[in-house]
Amino acid sequence: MCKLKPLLQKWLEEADSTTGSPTSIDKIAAQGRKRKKRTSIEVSVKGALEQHFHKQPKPSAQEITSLADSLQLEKEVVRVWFCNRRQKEKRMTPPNTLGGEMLDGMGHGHYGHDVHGSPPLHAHSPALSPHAQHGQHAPHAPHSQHPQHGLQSAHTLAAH
DNA sequence: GTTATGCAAATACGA
DNA sequence: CTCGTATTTGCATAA
Repeated sequence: MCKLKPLLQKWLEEADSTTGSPTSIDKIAAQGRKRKKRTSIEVSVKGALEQHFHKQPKPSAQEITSLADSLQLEKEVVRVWFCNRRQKEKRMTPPNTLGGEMLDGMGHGHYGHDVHGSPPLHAHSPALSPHAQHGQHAPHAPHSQHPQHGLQSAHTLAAH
């Protein structure tokens, strides 16, 4: 409903790449250049970035360059990462009353009786692509987005 | 199999 | 031209 067009856009982007396909796509393809592939940042890198973020939510270009070099990432990527981190915070902090805390009391419960418990145990195999990105070049590692809490696969490229 | 939803990167725009 | 923010876009997962 909102962001749904995984396929529709796909052809638009890659359609003309392979073939001229002059009969269709022209307006959209003409204006927008190809986007970069989504760079997946490794979990460890994210952690490092996070730490720096706490120290300096707004590092200067020099710091970013330094950090980027240390982590072996592109300067742009690091810059963007910080930007997104700030946005995320903004989205979570302001709505104090509505987003942060709405659970308090609630201690009852017990849940069920299940004696075992290992419900949240997913046996995934993130080590490899869950579903190929659509068969085509693999610049980086697409991979698992984030199941919602920890657990992220891991990898990132080491190119360069 | 589809659609819907969320998060996160990349892009576009403005300062 | 660089930097910051807003918006779009991409992909992974849930329903």
